[in-house]
Amino acid sequence: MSQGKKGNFIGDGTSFLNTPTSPTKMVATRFSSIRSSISHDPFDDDLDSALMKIDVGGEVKELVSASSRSYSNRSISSDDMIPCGQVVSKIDNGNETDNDENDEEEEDQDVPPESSSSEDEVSIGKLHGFGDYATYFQNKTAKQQKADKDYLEWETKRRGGSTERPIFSGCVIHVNGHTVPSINEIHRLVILYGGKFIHYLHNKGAATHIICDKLTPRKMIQFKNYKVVKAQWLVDSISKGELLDWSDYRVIEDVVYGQQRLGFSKLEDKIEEEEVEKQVQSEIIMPNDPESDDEMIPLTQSQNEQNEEVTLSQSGEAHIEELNTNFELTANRQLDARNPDFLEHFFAYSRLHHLSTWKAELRARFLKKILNETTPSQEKKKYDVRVVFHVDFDCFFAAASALNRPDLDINKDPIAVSHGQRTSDVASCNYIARSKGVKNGMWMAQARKLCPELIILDYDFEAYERHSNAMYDYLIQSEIFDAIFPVSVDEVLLDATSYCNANADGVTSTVNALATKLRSDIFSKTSCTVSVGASKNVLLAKLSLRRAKPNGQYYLHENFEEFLENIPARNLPGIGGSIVRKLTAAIGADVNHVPLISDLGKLSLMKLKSIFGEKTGIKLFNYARGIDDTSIDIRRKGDALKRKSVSVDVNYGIRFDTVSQLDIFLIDISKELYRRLIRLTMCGTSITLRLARRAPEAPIEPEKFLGMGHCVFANKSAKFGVPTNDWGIIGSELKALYRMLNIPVHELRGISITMTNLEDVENIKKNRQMKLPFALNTGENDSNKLKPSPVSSPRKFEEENDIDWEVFNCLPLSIQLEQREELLRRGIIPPEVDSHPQPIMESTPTRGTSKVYMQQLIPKMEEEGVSYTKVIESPTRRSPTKRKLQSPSYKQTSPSKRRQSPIKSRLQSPSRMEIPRPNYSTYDETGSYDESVFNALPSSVQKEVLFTLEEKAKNKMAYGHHKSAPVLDSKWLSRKHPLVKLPLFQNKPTTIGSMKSLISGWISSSLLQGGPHLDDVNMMLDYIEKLLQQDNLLRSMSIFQHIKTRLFCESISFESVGSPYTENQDTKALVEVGFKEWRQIIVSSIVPMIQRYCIEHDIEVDTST
DNA sequence: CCAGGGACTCAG
DNA sequence: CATCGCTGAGTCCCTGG
Ligand SMILES: Nc1ccn([C@H]2C[C@H](O)[C@@H](COP(=O)(O)OP(=O)(O)OP(=O)(O)O)O2)c(=O)n1
Repeated sequence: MSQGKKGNFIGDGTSFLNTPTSPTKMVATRFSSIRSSISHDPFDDDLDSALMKIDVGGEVKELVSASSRSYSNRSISSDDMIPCGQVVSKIDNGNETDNDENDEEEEDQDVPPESSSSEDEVSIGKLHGFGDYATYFQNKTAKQQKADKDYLEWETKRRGGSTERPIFSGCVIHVNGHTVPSINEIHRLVILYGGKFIHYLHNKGAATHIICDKLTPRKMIQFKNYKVVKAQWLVDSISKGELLDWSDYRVIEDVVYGQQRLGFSKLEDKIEEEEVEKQVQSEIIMPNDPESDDEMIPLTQSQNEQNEEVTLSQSGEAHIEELNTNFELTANRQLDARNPDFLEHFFAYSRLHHLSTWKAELRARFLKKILNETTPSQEKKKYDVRVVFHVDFDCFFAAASALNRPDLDINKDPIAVSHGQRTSDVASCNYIARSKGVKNGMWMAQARKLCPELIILDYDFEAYERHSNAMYDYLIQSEIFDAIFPVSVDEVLLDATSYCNANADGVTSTVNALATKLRSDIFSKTSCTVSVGASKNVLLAKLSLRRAKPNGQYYLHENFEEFLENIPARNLPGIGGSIVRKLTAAIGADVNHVPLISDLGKLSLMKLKSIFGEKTGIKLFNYARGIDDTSIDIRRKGDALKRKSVSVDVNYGIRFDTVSQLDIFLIDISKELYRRLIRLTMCGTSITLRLARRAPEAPIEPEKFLGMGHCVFANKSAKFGVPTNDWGIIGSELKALYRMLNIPVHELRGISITMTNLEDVENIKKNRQMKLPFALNTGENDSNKLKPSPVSSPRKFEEENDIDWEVFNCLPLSIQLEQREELLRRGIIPPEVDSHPQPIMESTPTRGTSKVYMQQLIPKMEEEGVSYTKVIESPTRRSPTKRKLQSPSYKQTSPSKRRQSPIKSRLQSPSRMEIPRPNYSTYDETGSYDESVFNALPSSVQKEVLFTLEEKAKNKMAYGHHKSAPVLDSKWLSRKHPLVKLPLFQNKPTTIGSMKSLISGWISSSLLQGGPHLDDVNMMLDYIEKLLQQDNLLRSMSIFQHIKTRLFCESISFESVGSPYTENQDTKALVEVGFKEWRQIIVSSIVPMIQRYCIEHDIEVDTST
């Protein structure tokens, strides 16, 4: 559970950038080479040779400066363009020392842990987080030991001569796989405490210890002669100050990616269950983790998973079959979403996930910083010239990753960062590669075609984060700027109006000097170059930045029109492919024509508005004239920066064979969403499920390994009625939503879930109403964090006949849900569920589903290639943007595309499922419901309950109290969703017996939920209809009779004294509703259907109820 | 007319 | 072996009250 617990680079020891675990294989060697001080200035004009000599620990090493000249000989004519590579070392040093004290005092919480020992720093110079580490050029393996020695000396000097105990003296340590702490940190610690560190295991026996938190079976064999220990061994040894016995930290077996965790596969391993259990436990409760109490999710989760295991292994032959399948797949490393550890692994490797996470964290951080500011922002003086800076690292990933390879020259070798060779994306490529036509986002196959000698580097997410933090820390502590607005991990907007206007040298020269200084300072802290664009607004600053790149600066303050006219419109912010296409069409140009800003300027405001809409039209009109009033002041943006949604998207590795596999995954992403919501202390009221389905014409397997290929999208959303963040509730809802979308599991290629209508838990607490399920922990402790209550024993509930719902509702939601399931299972809430064996066990008894679906119960049919009568699809078939990569011409550009949708959508059922929340007091019968129980139900169930109540109320109003059999109206009918066509059962080896037992189970469970699910009812009605169409009246009647019989039996059981049904008033009420629902179905749907058939065929049957 | 929400677009 | 195609915001436009 280390995900999201790393990256203490900034702040009061708590994580700032919540970086997902980064895999070791791409982690940089931070300390492989050392330089004791920054003695050169890379921007020195004299560095024409682009080479400089630096003394590295007595050894002369050639380094390439980052002078922009080696990039290209591009010339910029503007007077304001400062030639790249100015000497600014004086500013650099002076400023740094000046700001140090301020920094220490005022921004105390921003001091990274690494630099906490301030006296040490005085003697050696300021440590800016990781900035100084980053200035060490990385070395090759051969130089490793030397570099380590240098580091030790440097560190010793930094600490004023004191050294740590050589605990690891004599130890040669190698790290394998992902560890906590990271490989870099372990490396540093090993060196610091007298050990040796090796990166590669070239010769057998070279290492004395291998540190490894997780071990794949293959590695297990490979390392069997080594002392393989957990990273904790190192941590504990250091904290104890002595070398601890390694065997106490032996890595025996752990849940690893690529290894099945289901009980079945564990039988194969000769490992004692207890041992594993213990290790799992120790992983869950991490006392050293400063945030561990903020997240006891792992505990809940793990327990659930264990539960799942148990239920799985008990659930009969169907699952053994599935287990076998899994096991086989596992044997050759299952890399898709069927793997239980897929999600964690995927996010650890996903660059886009990292980018998004970083961005969100940065936003939150700066927003919080503003909110915490006690001093009200001084009213700013009005200056004539607004000055906005846009700062961006040059080819960020490529530059940062290249630092791990001292043998490469970012200015000479074509470099790209990517995971693979062929269909893998180029995340970032340097300017050499770009000169060959390689672009960010391009596939490797194409990139290599354009540039065969392209050098591919691994990602190093930790390094990116480090450099980013170094930059932001620096910008904050400089206290130059009126506003700092983070755009992304490598990009920032700055307002330097006050500083530049106040300076006596004049605005222009001050801006240029400041830009130079920024570039120099940031380079010295990160060894990565940044470019700076500056102008009077955000738009122009951005365009200037583009002009400045790479490794340059540009201040645009005059001749704006001239500057703008020849820039492609595409370069404007917010103008993407779609708008450009419309624009091209509007100016009547050829498709291949690149529309320029000057082209845009020719269009009237009216015209622009009519093509692009009100806001976009105005924006484009202004952009064409260099006008932009976007604010970058977080203070003024205020609410605009407040989060409006939280989502988890996975459009990679989505491959399922069965619905139960999908259900497990849906629970997994629900848990992920829950974790994110908890971190944000937020709840939401709406959930949206977005599914990507393989497009009909797309091949089963797309070109990209485990990619999504060409897909069609479908969305469906639901409201919870009350805010929640509980993964159980979310998971149940998602399962329900999936079933409504009618997409066969094996066609799925992508899954996204989004929580909206967010509310802060604190706010909810403040003005909470009665019994809101999230109103936990309202204790006096003003804890900011949502701390779930300790798990209480299920036994407590088992022994109570009457459940105290008050107590129940004070439990964390996930526990509530667990308990609820437990109660269900033990027959306390729904005593019947257990006594009736669940029919047809294809569906996994996954937790959280409190609704039994017939669809779920008979999915076998669905998977056997059944045709569909109607399938809900997204009214608008959106072609995913990614398609552009594969077939640029795919996207339809017809501007009328959208206008069609109204008609279409009218023909189709609404894709949003409304769950009405009527005023309870309106209906007296609702008084018998405990709202807290109601609230805890999945909304799909709530919907049913409310609907029944509403109908009842309506009928009551219309016909008075005595009207007993409410009629179905058109509204009810219109609520029907198109359904999957049922397979013809008689062609299958389905017996009427199995059909009956299925129905029995369905009826008994549905009663406890206030009636059957609408979809299931429709399924059944469809089925009966089909039977009748085939003149199979016998079977229709048989089903009808069976339903009647079952309901009769249930009602007897219900009314008998002491029945578990009547144990609880709420259950009783729900069951009553359930009976009425069923009655309604029989009277209004089944009977008329059969009667109609009989009349048509002149048959007489008994349809009395 | 307005609020709410789905679809689409964009950016790094 | 592949490979890690996320995620939040803004805008347009429709719908329902
Ligand atoms: N399709 C993309 C675009 C960007 N990135 C990542 C890698 C980039 O290094 C980083 C920053 O993106 P930029 O657009 O700023 O591009 P670069 O920094 O690579 O180049 P430059 O800013 O010099 O144009 O985001 C990515 O993974 N995939």
